[in-house]
Amino acid sequence: MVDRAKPGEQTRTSPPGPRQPSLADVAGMAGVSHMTVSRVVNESGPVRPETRERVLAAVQKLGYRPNTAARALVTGRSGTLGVVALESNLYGPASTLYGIENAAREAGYGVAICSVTRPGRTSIGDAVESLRRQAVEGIVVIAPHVTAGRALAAAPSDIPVVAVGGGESAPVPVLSVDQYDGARRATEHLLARGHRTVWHLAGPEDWLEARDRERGWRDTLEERGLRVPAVVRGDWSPRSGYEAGRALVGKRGLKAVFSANDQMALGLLRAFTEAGIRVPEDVHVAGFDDVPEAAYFTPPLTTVRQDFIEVGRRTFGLLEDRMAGGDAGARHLVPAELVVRESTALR
Amino acid sequence: MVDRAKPGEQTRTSPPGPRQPSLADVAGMAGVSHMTVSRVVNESGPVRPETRERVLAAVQKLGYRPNTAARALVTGRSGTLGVVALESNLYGPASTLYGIENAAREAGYGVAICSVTRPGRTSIGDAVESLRRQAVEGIVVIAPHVTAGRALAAAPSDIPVVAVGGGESAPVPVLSVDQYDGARRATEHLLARGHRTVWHLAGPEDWLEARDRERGWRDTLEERGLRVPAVVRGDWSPRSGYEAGRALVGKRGLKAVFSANDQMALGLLRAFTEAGIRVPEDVHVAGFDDVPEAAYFTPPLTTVRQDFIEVGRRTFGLLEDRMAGGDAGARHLVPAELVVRESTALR
DNA sequence: GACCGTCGTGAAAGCGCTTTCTCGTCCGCT
DNA sequence: AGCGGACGAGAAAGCGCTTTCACGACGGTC
Repeated sequence: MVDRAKPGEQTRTSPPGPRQPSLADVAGMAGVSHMTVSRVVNESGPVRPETRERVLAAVQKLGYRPNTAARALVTGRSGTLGVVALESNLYGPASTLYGIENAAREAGYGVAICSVTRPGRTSIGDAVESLRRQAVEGIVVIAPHVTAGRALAAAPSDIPVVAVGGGESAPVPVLSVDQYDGARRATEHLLARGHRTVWHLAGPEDWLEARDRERGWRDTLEERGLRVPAVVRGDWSPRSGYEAGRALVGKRGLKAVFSANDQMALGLLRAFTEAGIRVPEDVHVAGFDDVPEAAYFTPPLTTVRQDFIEVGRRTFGLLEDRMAGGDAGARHLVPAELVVRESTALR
Repeated sequence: MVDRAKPGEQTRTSPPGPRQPSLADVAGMAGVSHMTVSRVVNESGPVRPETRERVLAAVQKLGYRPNTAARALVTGRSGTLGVVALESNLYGPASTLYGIENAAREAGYGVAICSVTRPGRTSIGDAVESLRRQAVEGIVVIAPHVTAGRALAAAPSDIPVVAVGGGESAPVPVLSVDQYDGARRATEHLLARGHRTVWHLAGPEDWLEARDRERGWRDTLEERGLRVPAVVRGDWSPRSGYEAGRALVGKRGLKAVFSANDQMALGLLRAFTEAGIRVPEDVHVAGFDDVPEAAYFTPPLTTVRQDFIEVGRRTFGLLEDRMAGGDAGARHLVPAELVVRESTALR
C-alpha cells in the first residue's frame, strides 16, 4: 500500500519533515500523471469517471491541498483582494469591512487587510504598497477622509482600486451611502417638528462624510430661508459630543440638534441631561449611523441608518467589475434611511 | 538607453500587456546576472558596492517588486498570517483584530482574515481551511465561544494555531484578558458600596468570557457567604440588556447589578430610567469592556477595562513563538482594570 | 612561487503548478 | 474497410524566485 507520500529523489533539507503532498504525490498514488490530477482538481478538461474517482480518493487520503503559490506563479492570479481599513472601532468602517469580506469570500477570494491609523497621503500609499507586496489582485480603500482622496490620486494604475465612503476627486470608482440625502432627511424631519432652525454638530472637517452631512443640513435650511446657526464641530467621539453639548447649552433658540453621528449624539444627550435640559421635551436630537446602541440611549435616538452590508457587497461588485476590465463608473450611492425614535418625539 | 523592460523572447499571451518586471529584467538593465539582483534585494550574500548601486538604480527605474508567489513557492513561506475573526461589531473582537494586525505588520507579516458569523464546530473549521488555502503560516482564532474550543480540538497540527479569548480545553495556546479577576473586582467594588448582594446580567452561556465573568461574580459572593441571586441572561446586545432590565425591575433587594458587558448595561440603564429607577441613587450598575461610549452613558458607567491592543500584541507574540517551534505554554492572562464612574457613585 | 582561503559573481536546478501541444484510442460515418 | 474527429491522458515547457554549487580573481602565507 502506497500510503505515505513518496519522499522524492532528494530528501530536501531534512528538518521540514514530510512536506505537503503535491500533485505528483497524488498522481503516484492514483496511478495517473500529475496532469490528470490537475484536471480533476480544477474540473478543467475531460476525465473518465472511474479515473476521476481514483484521483479523488487519493486526494482525500493524502489530504492534498493545492499550493497557492505555485498556482499563483503560473496563472498570475493570487485569488486575494486587499482592503485598506481604518483602524478604528467606528461602527461604519468596521461593518463595511465585514460586508466586503463576505462578498469576496462568496466569490472565492481571500481578503488581506492592512490598517492605517490616521490616513494621510503617505500612510494610505504605504498600505496599498504593502498589500501589493502580498500580490493582491485588487484593492478596496475604506477612505472616509478628504486626504484619502488626494492619496488615491496617486493610486497605482496597474491594479484595480476602488474606494468606499470617500475618495472624492480620486481617479477611482467610489461607492458611498448618500450622506447628503440622509442629512437632508434628518434635518427635514426635525424641521417638521416645527422648529425655526436646526443646529448641527458636525464631524471632523477632513472627513468627506462629515462634509456631506453638513452640506445636506445647510442646504435644507438655506432652501427654506431659515437661519443657519454656527456649526459646532466634534471628532466623532462621545467625548467631543459631550463638550459640544456643553457649548450648546444656553444658546438662544436651541430647539433641535442634528448630530453627524450617534456617538457624538450620545455625548450631547449626556451634556444636556447634566444641564437639566430634557430630550425630547426641551430639545430634539437626531443622529446618524443607527449604531445598535442608538435605540437604547436615554432617550432612544432618532437617526439615519446606513446599510453597511449592502455597501460592502456593492463595493466588492465594483471591484470585480474593474478587475474584469470594466469601467465601473465614478460615483455610486446607496440610499440612507431615517429611523424615528423618542429623541424627536412630538410634544 | 535601456529604459523599457526587455520583452523576453516570447511575447507571452498578448493581452496581459507589459508584465511586472522580474529579476531577469533588472539584471539585464544592470548588466549582471539575476542572482546578483536577488542578493541585493534580499541582502543575502556579498555584493560589491558599485554593483549594488547599479542594481538598486535598475530596481528603482523599473519599479521592480519581488513576486511573492515565486518566492513563496521556493521558500515554502508565504509571509502571511491568518486571523479567524468573529463577524460582529463587538468592541472587543474588533479591537483585538487591529492589535494583531499591527503587531504582525511590524514583524513583516501580511494578515489575511476570514470572518465567521456564528462560530460552531464547522464554521471555524471552514475558516481555518479557507485560510490554509491562502497558504498562511500561522493562524489566530479569535474565539470567544465555548464551541470554538471544541472546534479547535480538531485543529490541524501541522500549522501553528493560537486562540485569543477562548478555546478552553483546546490543544492550542490561548491568551485572554483575565475575565474572572475583572469580574471579581467589579463585584467587590459593588459590595464595597455596602450592598447585601449583587445581581448579575450574564452574557450568552456559550461564550467563555460570559462564563468566566459569571464565575468571578459568583465566587466573590459565595466566598463571603452572601446570597447569590438568580442569573439573568442576555446576548450582549443593548436590546437584551433592556429586556433583562425590565425583568429585574421590582425585584426585591435590587441594589446593585453587574452587567457582563457595557452594551447590555446600556439597555439596563434604559429600562431602569423608564421604570423610574434612578442610577446611582436607587441602584448601582457596573459593566465590562469600557467601550468608548461608556463614559457618556446616563449616568457614566463604572466598568472593567480590557487592553485589547496589548492582547493583540501578545497574541501575535504567542503565534510567533509557535511558528519558531516554541511551546508557548497553554494559557496566558492579561490583567483587567476597574474604571469607576458615576453609575456606582456613593450616595 | 605554489598554495589555500576569501570574495564577488554566475550557472544550474527545481519549487508545484498550469498551458499548450502531442499522442493513442475508439466511435460513427461514408 | 477506411478515416476524420472526439475523447482521455501524458510530455514538455516555463512562471520568478532561492538554494546550492562552481568558478575566477585576488591577497596573504610558508
